[in-house]
Amino acid sequence: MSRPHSSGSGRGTRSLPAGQPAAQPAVRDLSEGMAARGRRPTAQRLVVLEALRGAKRTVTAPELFDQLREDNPLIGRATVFRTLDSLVDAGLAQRFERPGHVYAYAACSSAHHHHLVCTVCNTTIEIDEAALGMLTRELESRHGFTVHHATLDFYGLCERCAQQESA
Amino acid sequence: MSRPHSSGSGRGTRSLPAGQPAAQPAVRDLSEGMAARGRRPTAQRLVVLEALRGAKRTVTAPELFDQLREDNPLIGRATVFRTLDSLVDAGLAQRFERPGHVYAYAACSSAHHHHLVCTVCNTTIEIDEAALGMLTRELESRHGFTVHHATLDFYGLCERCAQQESA
DNA sequence: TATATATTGAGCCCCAGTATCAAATCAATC
DNA sequence: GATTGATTTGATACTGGGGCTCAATATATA
Ligand SMILES: [Zn+2]
Ligand SMILES: [Zn+2]
Ligand SMILES: [Zn+2]
Ligand SMILES: [Zn+2]
Repeated sequence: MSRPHSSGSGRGTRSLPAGQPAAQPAVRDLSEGMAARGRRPTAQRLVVLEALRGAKRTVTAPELFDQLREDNPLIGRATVFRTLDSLVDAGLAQRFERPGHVYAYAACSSAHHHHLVCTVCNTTIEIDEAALGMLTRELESRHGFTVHHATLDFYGLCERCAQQESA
Repeated sequence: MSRPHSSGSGRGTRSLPAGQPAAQPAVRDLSEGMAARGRRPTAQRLVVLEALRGAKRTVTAPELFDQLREDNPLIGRATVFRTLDSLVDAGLAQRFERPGHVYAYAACSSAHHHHLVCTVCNTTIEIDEAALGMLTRELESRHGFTVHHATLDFYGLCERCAQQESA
């Protein structure tokens, strides 16, 4: 919530505030995640990742932007939006949908992932979901969570597009 | 694709083009779906549903609007957007996300539904997904589909919010 | 330290999605 | 079939999430 302000100065990327208790290896996770994509672990990206992890809930990009500005007035709007996508891409965060066409992000260690949806022609194939019943019930008792509804969708290539791909 | 234009006239709701081969009981499904929600099965809603079913793939709202205009220049932009949400609400369609923050719809007979996400406080709890491996493999062989990635998220109430709810 | 590459952020723009509200339709009742 | 009240439609205007541009700046590598 209230990290000592670093002596902000100039523009562009600044050195990290330097002095976090390093509760979780966010720095390491970021370095590895970015390296795997040929990206750089910048101070801004770290700030965003830590904010996400601290939130422990889904946060919208605008929400996060406003929150980060408080301690870091220099951070750019575009940077926050771009970073969120980068984190998702690196498997360090995930995107969710809230009712009313609102989208939010949450930190997540491992990527998670109903329908078959072709990413090339967008063809959809409905799938059988019988297998989920048991899983749902177990989750409810294990986490004390009340499941109202869930989404399960598979993304990939339909048979036809897979062939064209290899041609 | 090319249905005979009904003699368009005036504004507002018109009577249906009247003359479809009625391949699938789209009319009936719509009636039932809307009735269950206290809504009316209008001509526009039927056109949208049939277009969705005919597409057999996910379609964005703007895409669908442009497509529908061709045969029905009178249909309103807002109507298409609203109708899509209505169909999802009635369980006759579902919403999907495409890469790049693009959202699309597809007709679907039964609602489908990884993470636990509280719809009140948005708290998230990561869940174990080991059970999905088998399901994924079976789907791939059954449909000739190549799964690249999938999303599975549960929505509902966390323990705390469930208590407050009942208070 | 010098050089190449990647990232940042301020400003501007686009468009998906929504609010508004009068005209039009439907359902129900007389 | 005319009347009336609840819904829906659609033309229009608006909003804001999110992307683009590009000069300034930081990181990586030699
Ligand atoms: Zn559902
Ligand atoms: Zn395909
Ligand atoms: Zn994935
Ligand atoms: Zn909760």
